[in-house]
Amino acid sequence: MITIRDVAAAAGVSVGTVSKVLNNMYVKPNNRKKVETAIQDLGYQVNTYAQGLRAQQTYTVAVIVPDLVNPFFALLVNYVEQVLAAVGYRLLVCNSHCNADRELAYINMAKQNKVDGLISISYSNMDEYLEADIPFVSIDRHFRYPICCVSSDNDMGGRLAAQKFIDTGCRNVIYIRNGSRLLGETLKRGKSFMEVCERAGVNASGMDFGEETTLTRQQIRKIYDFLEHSVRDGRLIYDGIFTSSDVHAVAVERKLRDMNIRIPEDVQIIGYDGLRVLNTGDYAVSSIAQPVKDMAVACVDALVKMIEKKPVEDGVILPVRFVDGGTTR
Amino acid sequence: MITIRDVAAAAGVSVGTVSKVLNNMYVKPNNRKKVETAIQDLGYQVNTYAQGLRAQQTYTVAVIVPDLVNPFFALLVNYVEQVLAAVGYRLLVCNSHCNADRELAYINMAKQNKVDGLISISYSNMDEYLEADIPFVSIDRHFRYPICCVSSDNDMGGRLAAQKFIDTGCRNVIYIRNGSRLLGETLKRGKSFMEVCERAGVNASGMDFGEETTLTRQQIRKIYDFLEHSVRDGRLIYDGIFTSSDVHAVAVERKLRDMNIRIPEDVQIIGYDGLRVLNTGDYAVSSIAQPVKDMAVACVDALVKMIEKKPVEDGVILPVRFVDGGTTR
DNA sequence: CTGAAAGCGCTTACAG
DNA sequence: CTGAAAGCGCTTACAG
Repeated sequence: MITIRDVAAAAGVSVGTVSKVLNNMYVKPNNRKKVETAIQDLGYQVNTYAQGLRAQQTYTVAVIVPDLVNPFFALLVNYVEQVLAAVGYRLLVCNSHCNADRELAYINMAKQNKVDGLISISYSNMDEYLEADIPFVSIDRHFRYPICCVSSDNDMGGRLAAQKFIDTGCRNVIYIRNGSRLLGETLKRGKSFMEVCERAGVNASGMDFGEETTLTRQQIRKIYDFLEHSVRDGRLIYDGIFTSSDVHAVAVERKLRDMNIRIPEDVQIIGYDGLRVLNTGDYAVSSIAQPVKDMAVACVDALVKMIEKKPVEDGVILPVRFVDGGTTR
Repeated sequence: MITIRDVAAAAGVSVGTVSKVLNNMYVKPNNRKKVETAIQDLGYQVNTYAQGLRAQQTYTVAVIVPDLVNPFFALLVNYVEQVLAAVGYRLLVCNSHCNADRELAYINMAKQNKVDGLISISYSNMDEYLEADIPFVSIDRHFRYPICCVSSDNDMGGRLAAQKFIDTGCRNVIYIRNGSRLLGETLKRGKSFMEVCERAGVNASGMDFGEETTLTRQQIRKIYDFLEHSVRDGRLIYDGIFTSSDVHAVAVERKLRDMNIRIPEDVQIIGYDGLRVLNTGDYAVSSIAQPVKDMAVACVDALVKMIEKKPVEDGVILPVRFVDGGTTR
């Protein structure tokens, strides 16, 4: 491996001078030139970990997501990496599988300066482990500390879904969700949905399938059971189903098709996220599309500011839009 | 930050002794106990980057993929991370966007011991930058150096697709692909497909939509155009379409539906990858399913062996299977 | 403007 | 068995 010492020797200057060239500090033009050629000739590149050990900075950021199986998380990580790379940071990915220990391990890495900051979609209770001074951006969730929280406009999302059902004449709708109740922001999806429906005289109920965050096979089975038991006189009692994610919506759609219920004629479905089939095809279902790229930009933007000790607003809410995926009229 | 020095002071021993406890070397039981309590009390954790600087190892591995938008890559990274975490490695994700410079940056990181090894799905010509001694596992691609290459059984995949078309009475089939021709392994998909078809007396042709690796909007348009021009007397001239990925197959399916061609009655479609809608629903199309989790395990297994200077076989080929996604009879 | 030296948090021969 | 010291590749006061 070629070190700064090799470059210094080749250029006939001290390591300090090489370091100054590396860090764009003033060096006599003549020396700078010699150093630059030496760097070229030797193919030298700084060891950023040694740099980090010294500067207590690693130019590495970690993103904590439950997994990359859910395309929403995969897309988010995709864009986060893209934006981070553009500003010179690397990305460590931690799939927490909603395991608090794994999340803690990364928080500890941050405390020890092994990563400069964290972006997290977390569902576990880690309030007490966070410290006010570690750069941390949360998605969809608020913490005790005034930590920057980036989210889509969940309130607006709920309203848009409600309005769609109202406009198309639904009379009895339901909101289906599951997942942690810790995520302050996402709870607004259902809340505003119900409020708007009720205000318009549409009967709206909610169904919570528990705290588990990923939609396991068992969870899906519960939803199936629920749908099977929601039939009266051969018809589904609901004519509009809004779900907390597209994955839920796809499961609902599949079950209803199996039950020979026509979509969108008999019942309409709206998911949340705005995912496309294989991320390139049509929208999987009608949905509230989150601006995932803008969310990634907002996260990175806030995090880098925090790393650089600049002031950061403590909440960013980005607009959503309704997208037609064929499961609405 | 709590360092090894703090622990040593608290335990009343030298830093060397603490280090030995950390590395499971022999320490007098009494001292070991004191160190362990000090570690507990202070909440100390080693700084792995300092460790790495010293040991020239970082316990960090990088995976280079074009992006995480294609669910196949996202799933692969998902499992790679999972398996790596289980053996104590972190994962740096590099979305190359098929940009050779980005790939090189990570190869250089490996050369400088900033990552211990690389797993790569690469489409650029980086043979010359690789060195025989950096731990490197390639997916679907062979290099000049005898680098470990993990792939699904592309040959078998092509045969399975061909056989399905043969068994269901197809008379005129086509293989549609695009992407780099550098990827030795994936070319076998089309090759064995054509061979098996021809041997069975089924007319088989191939259509290559160029070197670009991601299926851009323009690429999709070209495929659309091609399909539009493949109609004679109101019917598609092909009755079986095999594509190099599921993303291609989904595009083909959408276009054909728009053209009012019945699938699978008039034409059958088989993709490659075996992806499900939102990774949880039904198979997006009939397909040749890659054992993505096993591939991740094989990659990590080989890479860790290389890092530990153990011998590694230079090729791993994992079996595929046909999955029915409704686009075949 | 530049060089010599200290130190970031570790590990590992080397004494003792 | 353990401690003191050197050194991994850098940066940054501090002299000069």
